[in-house]
Amino acid sequence: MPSSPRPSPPPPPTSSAAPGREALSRERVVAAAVAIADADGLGAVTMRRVAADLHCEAMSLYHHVPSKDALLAALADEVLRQVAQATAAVTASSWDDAVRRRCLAARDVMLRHPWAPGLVAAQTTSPPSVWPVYEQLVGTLTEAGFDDDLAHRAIHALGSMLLGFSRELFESDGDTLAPDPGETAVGENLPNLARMAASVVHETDGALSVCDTRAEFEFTLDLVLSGLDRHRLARSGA
Amino acid sequence: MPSSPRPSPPPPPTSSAAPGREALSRERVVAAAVAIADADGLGAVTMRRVAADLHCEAMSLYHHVPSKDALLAALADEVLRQVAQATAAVTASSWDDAVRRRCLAARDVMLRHPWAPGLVAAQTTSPPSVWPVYEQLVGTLTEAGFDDDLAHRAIHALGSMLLGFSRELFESDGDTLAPDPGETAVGENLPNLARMAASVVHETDGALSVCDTRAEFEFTLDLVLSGLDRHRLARSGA
DNA sequence: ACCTGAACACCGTTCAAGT
DNA sequence: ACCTGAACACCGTTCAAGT
Repeated sequence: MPSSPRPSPPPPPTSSAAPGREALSRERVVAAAVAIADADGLGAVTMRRVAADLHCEAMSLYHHVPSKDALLAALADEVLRQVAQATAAVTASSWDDAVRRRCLAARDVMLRHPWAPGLVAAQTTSPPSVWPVYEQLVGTLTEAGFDDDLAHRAIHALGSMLLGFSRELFESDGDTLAPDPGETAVGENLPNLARMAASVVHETDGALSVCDTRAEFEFTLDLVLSGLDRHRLARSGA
Repeated sequence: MPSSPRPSPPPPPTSSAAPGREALSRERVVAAAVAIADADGLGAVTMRRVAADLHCEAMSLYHHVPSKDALLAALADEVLRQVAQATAAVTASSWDDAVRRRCLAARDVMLRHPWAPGLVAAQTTSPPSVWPVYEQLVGTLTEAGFDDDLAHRAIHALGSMLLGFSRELFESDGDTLAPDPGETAVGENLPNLARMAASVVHETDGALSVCDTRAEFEFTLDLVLSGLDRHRLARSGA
């Protein structure tokens, strides 16, 4: 075996030449970028700055991340992973209490990363960590008696409450709510989401196409408006 | 007295030396930037690119816009001006129909400028063009019998539906819904908003501070959840 | 006053070269 | 294989100089 300056039999984390520096990895790069964004804002996340914080050169990062856009996408995914973890831990006796606590838990995560909602909204393709969040939500709604169509509308209506952005409400092209089937065995890992997506796609009664964002927008809008009207009536009656 | 917006007697647009080129102005700079963003995305909006489209040099822009950030803020304000114009034209017989049509009109504007919701959300200070939109909304709600507190909650709940973003829902520090009093004679131009802001600020029954974003978030959330529950019951009953 | 050329201090990224 | 120095093509912005 080649003579190494650190032939330590139980090599801790690094087997590289440099003794002081820990080996670079995608996780360390992402973690450093998150720390920078938290401390100095998303604008401070620069390839050169991330590299400096990791005590390496900017070009070294390209061995673990294909581009800066990919790094930003990884940041968005990392935050959604935290959201998924926070919401997965929530338990409640009723479906609405469960959803309510999960939205508040997601909000807590976003408040710790104020740059996250904007970054998540800017992603052109859905970060994979969002699917478990939706899967759990659809599962809860289905158990509570929601049919697939109503669960689908609920996901759209609750999207901005869960993720802090409402991008999908303002999109014109649909198919937002369907995870890539080839990605990771959707049918196995995301059974509720897969069933709902298939059910909604086959819906052709005219009210809903694949993802009619105009219809989803109006549904959420009517939810809010009718709720406000009930508050108005309750107050004027008292 | 109606002071005409164009008191200029005859001189066409340009009195400068260059004959072919029209004189630069803040309006032309902003318009060029909007056109670039519409055509090639917000990332294409570059001082050098805007200047090239106006057939001048990048540094000339700084005579009409103090910085690129200021230019982007002007872009956000321009889109909200279009929203204000679109919503101001809406008439309806009931308050909820009026609000509903205004939200849809705002959405139409945003769909024509897909970069706008994100840019508006990124603004750290509220673009002034948003105040007329809120003023009209509060006026409509007040006429319909909303008290100031409920109108205030309604504005928060409808914010993302009107503007395509939900930034305020995820903010931790309040006072979002109070226009700068010194800016433009709030009491005169924004009477409903001024009254509501004053009323809500004085509220101290514990339920609401100046702008308790956590409380606003929960209010909107409960609006959506209870609305979904009514849909669930209606469908299971049928 | 309004506009401009050159220059400065940054970016993301490529590439050939190191180990 | 992983890392790096130098270099390229861009940024936003300053400044002294033009008209």
